[in-house]
Amino acid sequence: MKKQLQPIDAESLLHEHEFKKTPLRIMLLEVLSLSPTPLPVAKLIRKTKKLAADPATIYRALNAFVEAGMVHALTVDKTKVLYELVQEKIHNHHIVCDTCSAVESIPFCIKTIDQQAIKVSRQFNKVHSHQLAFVGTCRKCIRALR
Amino acid sequence: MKKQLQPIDAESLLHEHEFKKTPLRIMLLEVLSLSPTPLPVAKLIRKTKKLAADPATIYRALNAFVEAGMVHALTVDKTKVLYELVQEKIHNHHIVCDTCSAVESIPFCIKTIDQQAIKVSRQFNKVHSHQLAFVGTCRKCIRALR
DNA sequence: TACTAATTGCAAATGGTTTGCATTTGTATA
DNA sequence: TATACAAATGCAAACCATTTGCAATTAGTA
Repeated sequence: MKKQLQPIDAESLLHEHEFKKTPLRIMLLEVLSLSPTPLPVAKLIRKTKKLAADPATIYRALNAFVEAGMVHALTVDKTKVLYELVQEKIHNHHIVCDTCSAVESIPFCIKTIDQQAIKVSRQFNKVHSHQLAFVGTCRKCIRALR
Repeated sequence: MKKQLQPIDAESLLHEHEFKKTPLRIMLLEVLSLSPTPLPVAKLIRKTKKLAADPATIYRALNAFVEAGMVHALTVDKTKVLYELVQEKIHNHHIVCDTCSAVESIPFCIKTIDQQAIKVSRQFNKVHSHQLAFVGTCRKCIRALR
């Protein structure tokens, strides 16, 4: 039930999507693939600081990845954008802590809800995907509140 | 099955939450209550232009409403924040057009999924709520694409 | 090895949102 | 109804994450 955290073959993935292979892009994809949670840009900058890449370059890489469908940009609250590698066969939903904003990925999916959505909507007759996020309080915060 | 669009009693709602009753706040709540879809700030500014309120004041009012739990701030994509009035008894989910970003509210809810989330998460033992958004293509865009 | 287009770094611009502060307004109280 | 005080507002400035322009560098291909 736990998400497998195998580092992906970043170079192949880049090649597959016709991206040039650069140290930053490789490291970004590897960091994303090894993270059990979606990551904000700030954390990606920290995790790639070895390369001292310009933030602009990191933003450009991430936007390109999202555009290519390799990475999913997820917004759990107003401001924070989180990035996560798109892994086929793992359709993630998320659970967000309402106290510390921690995000955890949940590798489970209710297949039938897409169909239900179609039934209740008049304006849409085709549903491609859905995003489901749960809001709760994580154990750490519950403990801290005691 | 269609969401009822009755204008709420904005003045009572403000009083209930110990907010002072000002023209802008009343109009904001009324506009929100009459909208079948969650609204971005830009649209709220347009819809209240009669009052010529400063954007800063509108942001302050919305943030206060969200903090008080009267309004729900919803982010469907990276940048756009949409505001919708919290109506008891109507737990909305949403469907978003991947072409024009139109958002429609869906007054339906699968009660059981909160429980399922708990079962698959080790870090969270309490789920307060969930947000579900569907992504599809609306009829208008499908027509336009032909 | 040389060529070409893509990628990067740097600095500046962008734009939505927030903040500080003086003024105005709403509301509770006398 | 008048008074008083905290709350709300307008304005301008600050903020800050993200984007953009451009020149220099780098990766892929022959």
